Amino acid sequence: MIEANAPVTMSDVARVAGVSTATVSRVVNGHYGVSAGTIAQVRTAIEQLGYESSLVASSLRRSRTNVLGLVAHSFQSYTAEVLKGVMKALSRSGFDLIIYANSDLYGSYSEGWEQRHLTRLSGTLTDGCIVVTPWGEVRSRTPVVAIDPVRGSTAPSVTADNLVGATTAVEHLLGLGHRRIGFIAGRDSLASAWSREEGYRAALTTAGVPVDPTLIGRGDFNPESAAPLARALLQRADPPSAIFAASDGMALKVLEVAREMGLSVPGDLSVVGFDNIPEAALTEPGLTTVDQSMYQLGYEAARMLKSLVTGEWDDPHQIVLPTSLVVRGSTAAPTSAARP
Amino acid sequence: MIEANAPVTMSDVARVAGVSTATVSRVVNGHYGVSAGTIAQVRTAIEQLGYESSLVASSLRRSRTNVLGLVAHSFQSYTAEVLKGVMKALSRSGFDLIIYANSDLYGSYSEGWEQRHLTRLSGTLTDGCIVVTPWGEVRSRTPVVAIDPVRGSTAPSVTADNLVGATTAVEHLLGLGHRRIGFIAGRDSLASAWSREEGYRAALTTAGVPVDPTLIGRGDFNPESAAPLARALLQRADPPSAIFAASDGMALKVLEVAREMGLSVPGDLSVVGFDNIPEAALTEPGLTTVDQSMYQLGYEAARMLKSLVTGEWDDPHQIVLPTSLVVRGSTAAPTSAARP
DNA sequence: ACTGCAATCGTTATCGGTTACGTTTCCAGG
DNA sequence: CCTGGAAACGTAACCGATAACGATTGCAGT
Repeated sequence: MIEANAPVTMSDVARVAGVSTATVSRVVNGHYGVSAGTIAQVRTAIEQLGYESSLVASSLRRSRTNVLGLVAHSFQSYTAEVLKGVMKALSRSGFDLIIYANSDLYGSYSEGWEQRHLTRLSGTLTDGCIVVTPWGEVRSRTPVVAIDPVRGSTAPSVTADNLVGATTAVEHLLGLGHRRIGFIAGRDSLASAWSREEGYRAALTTAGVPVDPTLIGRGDFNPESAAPLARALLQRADPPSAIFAASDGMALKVLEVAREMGLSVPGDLSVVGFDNIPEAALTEPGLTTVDQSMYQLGYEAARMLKSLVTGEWDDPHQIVLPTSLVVRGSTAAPTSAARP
Repeated sequence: MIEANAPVTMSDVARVAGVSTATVSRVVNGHYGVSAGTIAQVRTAIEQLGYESSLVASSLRRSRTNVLGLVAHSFQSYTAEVLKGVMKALSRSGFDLIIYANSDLYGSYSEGWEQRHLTRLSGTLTDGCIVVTPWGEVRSRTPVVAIDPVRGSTAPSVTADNLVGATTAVEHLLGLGHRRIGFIAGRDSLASAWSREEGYRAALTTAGVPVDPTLIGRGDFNPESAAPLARALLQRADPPSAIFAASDGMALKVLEVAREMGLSVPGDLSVVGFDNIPEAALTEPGLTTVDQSMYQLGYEAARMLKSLVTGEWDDPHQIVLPTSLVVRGSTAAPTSAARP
């Protein structure tokens, strides 16, 4: 079953072919300075032994590996969608991709995970990295592109137009007649979380609705963090008639809590999310949300990283992609009972 | 933007701490034989320099890395779902995950990709690997678990009950009154493709419907491969009233072709898929399909691999997971017009 | 025949970290 | 005061591959 055959190394090939490892290396990498006859010998030996060069060993010595890295904290729908876009951008580009994901999600070592992973890979293994929703700034020997960067970062990044997206979402609720709109915020350090909150405030203010701080719950994008916050909002004597959550994961949690509490959506409560993950379309009712094309985020990030690595780049280093509101069944006009 | 600060190596730490690299290594790995005072010095130096050990370098020498690998040919919804399950199983297990994906999907070098990737990683970087839908047998120094293995493989694997799943799907169509049922097969070398075809044949035979070989198209699970096959089937003088595709990706392509040809689904044509990828629920009409919980496949594969790597395992090495039929809008009774 | 240059190939240092082994230090026991 | 042995630490080989460099050979031009 588990064959314990020793790995075939370059020196094995060299021995069989009757040449030095240097020559084998030159043949493998298609370098100049090997006679046709020797090339044939080496190729035969490689074929015969089933030799494959070790990524690890070669990356240790080489500067370029033609491998890009992606590090992510957790691996939910969001990251999966991003990944599809990244793969698309890298398709037939000559760059392979290595994704590094740690197993301690939501675990003990949280702060600095991206730096840890990055240095582990970026030491020699990858030519550059994409970091998905970093929690802090990172330093690296090789180029790094952040998807959904930290607030105030000036490093290369790709992000959605969170401000406009959130504003549109809240305007949608206002347009339906909602006035008491709860908000569940995301992880504070992220630019996206901050912009979405700004959008929420801006839309209310523009509409002349005062912002009630007690209607704002502080989550961290982790769905679990939304449950107690939603419960707190909905158990009030004067509950909001709508809740805008800064991510779909959290919004879906709100739906769950509402169901538990016997509230009907959108009858008793309207819910809006942000992201448009695939699951948002599958719930009953479907979740109204802001689409930010995570696929596109991944695609653009990979494209940018490729350019940074190869050294040809002139576009701006901070890309902002448009968003669009997707209206589904989770939002409706508030019932009269819900109004003051 | 791109800081070109030289990476901090172990010898840097050693120099600052005034000890040898050997001692630093011992401290980092918590080995025996270092005085408390020296440990403190080294730790201080590590802290001060922000040192992180290089996965590449250490894996080259060490046998265990506590990193598991996953290699996949392409990266579509199927793989993404599997990945979520894998991550869940590895959560807080002490194993990190490295995913290796090549950029040449559907590209020039097809045959043997899994072996190539595997040897590149398995050389030293990972303690074991999961291979998603391998195209052939693989050999490796470290344990390998296949998800959706090749036909006839006796290596550790996790797969869905494709035979029963396919049988149920075709029985569903038969139950609706369909008699001319087309089939678009998957990649022949895979056990799953073979079982699904077997299920198709078995269901027809049991129902007393003769198997018409001209109604069987040979695809390869790649959605693109299904388009010409579907067109050929539907342009016949005597087209089938239903098509069962061996994967959702191909089934969705059938829907696309039907739309192009002006056929209504399920009015003129019923379509059934296999996999239940998220997209299957999003089309209009929704795709009737066989759910095989790719999440569960990933979860079980990771669990098995963990056990193989740590050497504690007693369960059978070949796991088969149940499937279930998910009926959506793409299937209905055939209209009289479609009957002979 | 000699020079000059390019082609060809082996030797060796190197990447960063691990570990077998050897050396030094230090203390307890005789 | 000497010895034994363990603890503490350094040295150097090593993992697999690459690349700078040097050495050798071949060949054309004069």
